[in-house]
Amino acid sequence: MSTETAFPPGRPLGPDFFARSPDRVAPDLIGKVLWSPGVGGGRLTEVEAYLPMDDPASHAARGPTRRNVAMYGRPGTIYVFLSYGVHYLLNLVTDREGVASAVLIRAMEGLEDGRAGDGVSYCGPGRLGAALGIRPELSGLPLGPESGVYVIDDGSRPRVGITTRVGITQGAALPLRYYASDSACVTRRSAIQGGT
DNA sequence: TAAACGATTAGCT
DNA sequence: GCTAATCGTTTAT
Repeated sequence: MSTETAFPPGRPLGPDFFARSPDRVAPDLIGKVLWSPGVGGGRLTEVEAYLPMDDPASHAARGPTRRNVAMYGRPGTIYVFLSYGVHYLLNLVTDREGVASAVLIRAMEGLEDGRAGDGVSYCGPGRLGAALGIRPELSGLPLGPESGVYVIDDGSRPRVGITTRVGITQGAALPLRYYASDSACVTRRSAIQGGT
């Protein structure tokens, strides 16, 4: 991961961008630059939406708990949780405050033009979290200076594909995973064509 | 208080 | 393709 500290070109996304339903926000996140000062970043290639209603896979499906409280926060809030006791996964909270929804950030492609990152891709939510130094203390903080995590729109508009989510048992049939069609940095590519 | 369970990944067959 | 690693959260006694 690069130690580049220069802010990448483009417009940092704030609460306005995230103040929509997660299935609307998620496809728009593909191609955006996820970046942290002094750490690096990359272009998002795969995300998943977790809905506020009728989504049994959401951590908030059974109401607020100690863990998922950040999902009820303002749009643009960070939600981090420990997966399998091993990996810290990064989510971005969407929709209005009080409505529990989020987008799981699953993969990013390192930039190769020196603007951010080092050209190395991080495919898979656990790897991505480790690469960005995602910690549980970030949960509940907003994107921006407080968390040191930024999402930047640099005008890139990649073609976006839609398929089913990964690693869940309930709500597994819902098409809520969004990915960059032309990227190799997408997990479980085999699940996309056949569908099983 | 106890037990079960993951929004995963690496390593081995 | 299959499984161990690993630990905080959740759910059940």
